[in-house]
Amino acid sequence: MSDDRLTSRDWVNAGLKVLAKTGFTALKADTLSKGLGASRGSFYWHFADVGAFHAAVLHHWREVAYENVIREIHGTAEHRLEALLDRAFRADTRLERAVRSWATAAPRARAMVEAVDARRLVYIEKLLIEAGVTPGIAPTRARLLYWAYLGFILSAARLGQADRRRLLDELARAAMSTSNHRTPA
Amino acid sequence: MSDDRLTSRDWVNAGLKVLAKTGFTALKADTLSKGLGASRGSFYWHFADVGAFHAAVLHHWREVAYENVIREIHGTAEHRLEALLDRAFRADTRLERAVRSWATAAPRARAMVEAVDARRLVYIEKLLIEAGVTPGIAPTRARLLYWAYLGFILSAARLGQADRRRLLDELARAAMSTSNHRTPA
DNA sequence: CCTCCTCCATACATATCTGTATGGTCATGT
DNA sequence: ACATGACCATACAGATATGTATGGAGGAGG
Repeated sequence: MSDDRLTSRDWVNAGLKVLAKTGFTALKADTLSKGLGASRGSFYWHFADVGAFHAAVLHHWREVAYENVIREIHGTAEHRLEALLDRAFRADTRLERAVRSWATAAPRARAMVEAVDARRLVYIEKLLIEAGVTPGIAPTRARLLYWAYLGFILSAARLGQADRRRLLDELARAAMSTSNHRTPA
Repeated sequence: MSDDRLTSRDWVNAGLKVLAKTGFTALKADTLSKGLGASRGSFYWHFADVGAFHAAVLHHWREVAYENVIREIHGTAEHRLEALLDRAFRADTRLERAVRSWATAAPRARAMVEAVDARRLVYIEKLLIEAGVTPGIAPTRARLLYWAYLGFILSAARLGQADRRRLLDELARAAMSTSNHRTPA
């Protein structure tokens, strides 16, 4: 079989894999070619230059990143929030971390990250409101929840089952609590 | 005056500046030399190789990063916590973001970041306990607080004064609240 | 069969970065 | 005065990356 032909999709997939494993500095035509057992001639046939390739990788990431933490969840709003947290704080964090690392240096990557962040924030905010959080405070809570998620992503914490439970319970409580002030012991 | 001589400290300082502005990919002997108006001969006199230079930059970062969010704060524990938040969420985030971006790709940088994180977490945890948080729950709260800080760093949010107030109030409440369960409207 | 079009390998020119080698400058101690 | 050592520029060799040019393999259609 002549399965040695590559599609541009193959290159993008390989790019995402390398991105998650080694970071954006490895997204080079030279390196990727060797990794795929092909030559740079193939790369430059599918993409005008490395910039175009980077754009394709980021574009594909944007398409999948949103539903990686969102995806369709059913049930009551409160249950959906818990399911959202449960999934978001268990997913593989390497690709997210790599893209965000990339975003600190490359404007193109930063734009994609910001687009994904905006979409996710809107969804979380909606979910919070449906779960009974006062609309006035929902944006703040959503942002805090999302910050916690980003911190989790960034610190690459390998949580034990018990730690994870405690964290998520605390997070859910903080997100859903009605306004009560601090009461020191 | 013959102020055209450079110390290794000068190189490290320039490295930190470039790191914050352009990211770790710009930490090269070649680039830095041009930036300093010197030649690579000077660089290679002060450092054995770029690896040694990177280690020096990270070392210096570790020395200053801790107290960038901690530093000596006085007053009641509760007031110190608020002051901590106030400072941490106002500081310039570029260097922190750049180092953490670096850490996703370079083991040396990751080690430094983890060392700084550990020290900060211990401090936050201690502060929470002194402020009346149950010792059993303090590690979880500290981690959540720190995650939120990392999320803030990462998202490079430019907050308005009002937004910032709301966020910090919510954060402080979440960190200090006694255990009360979610009460939907 | 022959031709076109797709996909790819190879070779070349160019750029950037690294590390070393070698020599030059300049202050300082004696 | 001069010798030493700290500090730096320049030149070289090598590695690695980019992008282009050119030609070859191989299937689809007339």
